[in-house]
Amino acid sequence: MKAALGDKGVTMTPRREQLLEVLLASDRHPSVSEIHEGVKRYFPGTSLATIYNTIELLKDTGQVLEIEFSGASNRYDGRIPRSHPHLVCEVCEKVEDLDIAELKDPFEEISNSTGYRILRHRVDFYGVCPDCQGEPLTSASSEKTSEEGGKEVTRT
Amino acid sequence: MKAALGDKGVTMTPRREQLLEVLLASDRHPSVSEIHEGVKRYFPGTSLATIYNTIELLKDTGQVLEIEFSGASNRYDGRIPRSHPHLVCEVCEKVEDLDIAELKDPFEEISNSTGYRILRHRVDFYGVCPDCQGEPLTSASSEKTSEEGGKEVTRT
DNA sequence: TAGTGTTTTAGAATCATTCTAATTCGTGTT
DNA sequence: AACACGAATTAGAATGATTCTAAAACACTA
Repeated sequence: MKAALGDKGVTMTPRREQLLEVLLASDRHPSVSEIHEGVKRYFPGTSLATIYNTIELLKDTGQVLEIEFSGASNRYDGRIPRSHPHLVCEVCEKVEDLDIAELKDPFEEISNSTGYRILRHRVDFYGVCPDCQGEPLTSASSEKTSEEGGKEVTRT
Repeated sequence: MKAALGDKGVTMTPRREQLLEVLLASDRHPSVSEIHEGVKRYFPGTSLATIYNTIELLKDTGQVLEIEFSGASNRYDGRIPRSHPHLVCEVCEKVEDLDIAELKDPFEEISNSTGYRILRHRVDFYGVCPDCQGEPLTSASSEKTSEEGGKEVTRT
């Protein structure tokens, strides 16, 4: 994984290493501030901005999956960084991975197999519509996309 | 639809009526500010807070689906207010409904049938985990769930 | 017309995230 | 060891969507 970063020309620093540690050590899909706490245990002065910056890097290199929430903090999955289903508890805000096999016959039996009381689900596909296939990704969208091999997605 | 609101004891006012109008007239999955613009054409003094308040009401009565985006405005679907898949263009930010039938064999052929270049998708289930089934929904979550206190919840 | 809700409003408050500009760090070079 | 330069990091300000608050406007009934 560090190697993967090296390949992309991202230098590994102690803070970044610790961040990866925290990210991979947890199956809780931590938020930025949880990650921040984890890193601060070893590097007390670490700023939030560093966490955001590094997460951004990891997104750009496809090594973390961002799970977005509009009213709350986003959550991050470093273990399975590709799109996949999750179960989100609306009470304790736990985020769990859901084995994709269970998706076979849609949505009904999930509550049986997981014990969750399913309230709602979200199935969305993100891409580029036929009208826009010439256009570059917007900065707003590229933040979320972590796509684009060689393109300049960053900086001002 | 107005009737549905009446049933729930929600009084219909001219602004609210206009908001419904705007919401149902568009297949664009408008954002709050787009709705605001639409309502202001007829009621120029209308405040943003009114839009948010009314949307909240509609969510609570299950008459609008909130499509959440963490970095941008949420979008709203008043035509199909139950959870269903969408296609989101990362360039122009268009949000389209996706016929659920197309989901049959997962995710691959969607790009063929729609012409989208699919970059990522999101499939998430929200509910109450086994550990939390005694607990009431948190305010944070009930915002998103259209639920009051601890009462019954529609099942999908 | 007075009384009692609700609805609406403007503006402030909140909170996650992004930006900015300055400082520090890491590493290779003399 | 001192130097230099690009990258990493920092604190704090800025942004933007959303929520909150307290007051004013309104609708309806008695």
